Amino acid sequence: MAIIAPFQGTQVCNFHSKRVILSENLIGYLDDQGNIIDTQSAGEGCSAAPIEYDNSEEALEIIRHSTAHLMAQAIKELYPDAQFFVGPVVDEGFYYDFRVSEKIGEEDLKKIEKKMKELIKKKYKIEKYEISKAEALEKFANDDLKQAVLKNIPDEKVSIYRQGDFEDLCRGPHVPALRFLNNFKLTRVAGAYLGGDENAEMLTRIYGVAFATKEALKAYMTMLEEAKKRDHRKIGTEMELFMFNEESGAGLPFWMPQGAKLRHKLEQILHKAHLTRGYEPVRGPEILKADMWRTSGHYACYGENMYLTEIDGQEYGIKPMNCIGHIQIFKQTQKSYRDLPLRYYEYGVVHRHEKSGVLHGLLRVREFTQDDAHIFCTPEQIASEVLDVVGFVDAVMKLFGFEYTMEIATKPEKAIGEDAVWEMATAGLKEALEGNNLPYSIDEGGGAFYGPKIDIKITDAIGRKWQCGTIQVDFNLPERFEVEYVAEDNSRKRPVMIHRAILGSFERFIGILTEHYAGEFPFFLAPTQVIFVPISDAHADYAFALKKKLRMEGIDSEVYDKNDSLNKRIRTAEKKRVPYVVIVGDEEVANNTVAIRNRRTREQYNLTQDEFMVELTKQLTEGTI
RNA sequence: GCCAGCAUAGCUCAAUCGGCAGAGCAGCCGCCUUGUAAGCGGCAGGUUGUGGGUUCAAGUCCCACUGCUGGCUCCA
Repeated sequence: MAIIAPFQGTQVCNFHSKRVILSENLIGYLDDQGNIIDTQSAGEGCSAAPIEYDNSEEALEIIRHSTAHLMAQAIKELYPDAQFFVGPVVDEGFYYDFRVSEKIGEEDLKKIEKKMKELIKKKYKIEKYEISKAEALEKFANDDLKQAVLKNIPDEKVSIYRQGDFEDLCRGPHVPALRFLNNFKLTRVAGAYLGGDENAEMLTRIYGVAFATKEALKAYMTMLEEAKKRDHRKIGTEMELFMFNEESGAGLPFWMPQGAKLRHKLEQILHKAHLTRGYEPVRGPEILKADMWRTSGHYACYGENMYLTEIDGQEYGIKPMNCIGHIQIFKQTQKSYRDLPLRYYEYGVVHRHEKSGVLHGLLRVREFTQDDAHIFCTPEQIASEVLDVVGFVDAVMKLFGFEYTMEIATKPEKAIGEDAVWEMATAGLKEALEGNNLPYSIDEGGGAFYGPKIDIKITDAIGRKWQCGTIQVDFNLPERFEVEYVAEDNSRKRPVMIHRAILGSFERFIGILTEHYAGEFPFFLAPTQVIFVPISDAHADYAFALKKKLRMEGIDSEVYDKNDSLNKRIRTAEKKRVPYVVIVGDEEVANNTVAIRNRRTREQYNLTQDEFMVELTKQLTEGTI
């Protein structure tokens, strides 16, 4: 997308002299602070850089905001009792929250779109006027939603935008007239709590997208369709990776043989990587006495998400996190400063009672396995340990070619621990990211009450961001469980705990991996890595011998010797998203070779068995970090 | 949990106004013995998510539950 060139002093005159010429496509200005000023607010002789009608970020922001208003106007005409709350611009589009007595479903969106198009034909200008806040409170006296909006506005003056007989309290910016709104689509209807408060009333929200050109809108819709094709739920069913079962319960995934093979390979890669980095494997029980969860604070803070049960009259809780187990193991034997940092890791199965409405394929489930580790260290060791973890994260993300973002969440208002330790920990997190030349953003006050953290977020096929890895510094649990080590001066000291996960969970990560690769996993991950197609029954033995040979190297293969035509079996093999399809017939059997088919080019080449094995084992080692 | 929808064979979908549940793919059996993306023939597959109700008659209408989808809230 074109970004408007930064404002240059010498261009002022040019802009001014061209303004009449530009005005056909002029929809606003960008000042040198990066603020967008619409034409209604700019007045005569505006010296800021003009924003023309196109697909630039700034232009789209104006267009989308106005499209939201146009939608509101259409809704108001179709549902006269509708009352409007807020209608902001979001990624790719906009939404508007409103209250209406009638039920609005997906099929009503077309009707609203049609009304929007009718309104455009009326060629309304969008006009702005200002009134005092007191006047606004008076004007919207009968509209409690507008009263709620006004309550959040600190300014003494508020602006109203009007198009035809529709007007709305709004800060802008808006396009000068409805004629600029042509390429939009209403995408979905949803419910949204007033002000995001779960206890508040639920309003109706309609989402839409808007662009400056027909092509951009079409490209976006095509992108959505493509993303749908690689939805991990669809591919997971097609490839028989995983399943859910209504009778067994929501959010409880089953791993079918193909999925279990894939997952096992991922586990093995990570297992080796942990050992290389000096982690020790441990394993805690799945269920612990509720008193443990009271001590940890989970019972009080996280209790409603926990599954609790009773055994012989005692209350137990199924673990939602693995920390407690690791702490018990640490405490089992006396530790010296020489033992630190001590890194325990576990593929920990956890259960969390997620609300039914949030479950989403493998990306949000009620039982999942974390690649969890807890590093016990001194406060001085935080920086170097975090540096190491961040390097680990980066290696994993690079292996799969993931784009990811990191966010440091700092001390919240309600927090425990001394400021000096918080500062040291937060500085440690920042140093680690800067030391790895990794960009990050700061979530001020977003840390846990027990320490600051770094969250790692990956983007899925349709641009949704999912938190995967997390690195959390914790001063709280060591205190609560009285964890100690013997220091150099023979005194007892309290270690710091770093909680960290890199994938986050195998479930979520595999879900995202599936969409990322559209099911075409790299060789070292693919559940079936090679499919052999013997030309006739006579060549099946040769194929099975090869399969056995690959098995010895830890490579999964299948032989397609079904009672089908050769072409059919090749077609079936090609559709399996397998890295190698290998055909064997008289020629290959006679020469001890294989005929490899390149799936994309449909070209083929021959290798000797030895060359083939070298090629495959080489590709296996690419999955090393 | 809340708002709006959806649920027919393993998968993708059809069934007019409430009037005999159907197709393709996958599966199984047989013929064919194949040189690079669907050879031919046959068989089987269903209490239409579950439970109730209205009706002479329900896949279709109504209610509840379960599960799923898109959001809200939350989160690995």
